[in-house]
Amino acid sequence: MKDITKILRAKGLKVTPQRIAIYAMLSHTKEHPNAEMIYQALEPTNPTLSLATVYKTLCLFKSCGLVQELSVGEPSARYDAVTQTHPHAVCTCCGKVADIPYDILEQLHKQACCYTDFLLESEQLIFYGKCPDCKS
Amino acid sequence: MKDITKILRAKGLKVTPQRIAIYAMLSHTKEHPNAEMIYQALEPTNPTLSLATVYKTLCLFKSCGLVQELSVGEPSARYDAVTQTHPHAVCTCCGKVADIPYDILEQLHKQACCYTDFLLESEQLIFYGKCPDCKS
DNA sequence: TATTAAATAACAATAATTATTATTTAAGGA
DNA sequence: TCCTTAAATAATAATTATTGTTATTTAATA
Repeated sequence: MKDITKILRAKGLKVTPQRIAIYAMLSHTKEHPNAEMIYQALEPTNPTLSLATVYKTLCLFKSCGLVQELSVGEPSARYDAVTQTHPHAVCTCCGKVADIPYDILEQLHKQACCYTDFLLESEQLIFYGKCPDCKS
Repeated sequence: MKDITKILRAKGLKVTPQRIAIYAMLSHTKEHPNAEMIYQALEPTNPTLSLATVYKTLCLFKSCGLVQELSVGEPSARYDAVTQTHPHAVCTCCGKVADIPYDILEQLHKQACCYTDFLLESEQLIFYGKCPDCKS
């Protein structure tokens, strides 16, 4: 769990109760929630919070390297306070998203099944970077 | 390239000019187009085609195993007529999506760079399947 | 404490996708 | 070949996720 106060201040950004609440929520869950789920979780204790602020804050956190955004094939993006990239297992029935340790990649599929106890049927691996036209 | 006529008829589905055109377009490109791009490409030669039909056809093709859907972090889904799952490289500048052979997974990152000539910075590996609660 | 630029809440707008429905059409049988 | 009929389509409305706008509030510093 990173020191959000230090990181925000270092970039000249304000430390607000909303930002603290959103980061705290994300860093205490393994649910990989989307913006709506974060909003629903925080609304009871932060009754003035608005969903647009959740979206804007997540966008900001992403650009600060405080969270990573996951596209798992659902309409809405999921968020994870663990920013080191690592594999995920997505349940095609209930949408649950589970973490898998990064170092498992070498033996891949079988180990991923063991680790998550999922019945894994397919996978999608996406590399992100700059294409030959854009890298120069 | 699969025999779409045979596959559709086997499921009691109709073989329509729209379906043929969409599948032909997808199986002749390596662009991994989204619904809008498919529509734009076909509209000149199929002036009555509607975007909603493209969406419905892609959904149908997905459920028939004729195409795979890719979430690469963009707002819209991309489609690929190659249905065997395989890694992709996404350019973070222009959005280009390149294929990577499946068997590369063992040596992963470095080989992916060699193969695509991309400057790869991160990756996302997602396994799809049934979680412990759903698999029984 | 006062100042000020940044952040927020509220809400409007947009983009991607899905739903609805009247019309058209593919496919099989007369 | 023509009929019939269920399925597919086009047109368009509706929905959902997300982003933009703006007046108000607030964190941070002087």
